[in-house]
Amino acid sequence: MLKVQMLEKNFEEENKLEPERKSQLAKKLGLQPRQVAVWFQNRRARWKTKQLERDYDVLKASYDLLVSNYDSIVKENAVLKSEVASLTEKCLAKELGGGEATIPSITSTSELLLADITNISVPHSGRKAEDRLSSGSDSSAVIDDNCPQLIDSGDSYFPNIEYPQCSNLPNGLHMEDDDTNDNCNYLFSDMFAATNQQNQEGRPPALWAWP
DNA sequence: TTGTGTTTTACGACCTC
DNA sequence: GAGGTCGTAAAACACAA
Repeated sequence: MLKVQMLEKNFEEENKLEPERKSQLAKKLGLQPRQVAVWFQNRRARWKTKQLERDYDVLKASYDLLVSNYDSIVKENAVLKSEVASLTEKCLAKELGGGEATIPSITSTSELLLADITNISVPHSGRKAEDRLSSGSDSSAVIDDNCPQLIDSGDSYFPNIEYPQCSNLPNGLHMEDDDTNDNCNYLFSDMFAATNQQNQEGRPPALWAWP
């Protein structure tokens, strides 16, 4: 077994070097203890660099996913807002014309929001639309009995429900918790722990230059 | 062959326990 | 003071032109 391979094997077992192990290893390989120590120092530095690269990749993937989800939500929001405006306009027109306000058939994209307006249950959700619109008792949505309209109080249109688009984050990565602390480690520690388990990197040196 | 980029070894400065 | 990290120099190596 080459000296480098022996060192790599020792490094995998324990990346820190106690004095006794350093002496034993140096004797075994015919090297100066100082050389063994330096090799471990440099090997730790290389490992750290690789680890930073892996961490960066994980974070970038997570970021890209979030950006993608955000864009989808923005687009959907625009569609829903235009539908609300259109329906409101129709309601007002009918009311002014003396007709009875009726709600058109539910479309897939507007299903949630329309359900909020008409206060009916959405079959697939099993939850009342009103419940989904607001997380608390003080709903920002004001329902008019005669002609339902969603009054924008300044809060988001999005009710307090789970968004599937946002649920496929990397393992261990989750949205902001109630018990948030200021240390970002809580957010990344699990994710990094996962990547730490696959850290056998780097090619072996082409040549052992020591005497 | 040569220029260039990458990797490895080694060291000094500084930090932590 | 021992042993750690960090930054860097120098040598070795890989590879395209």
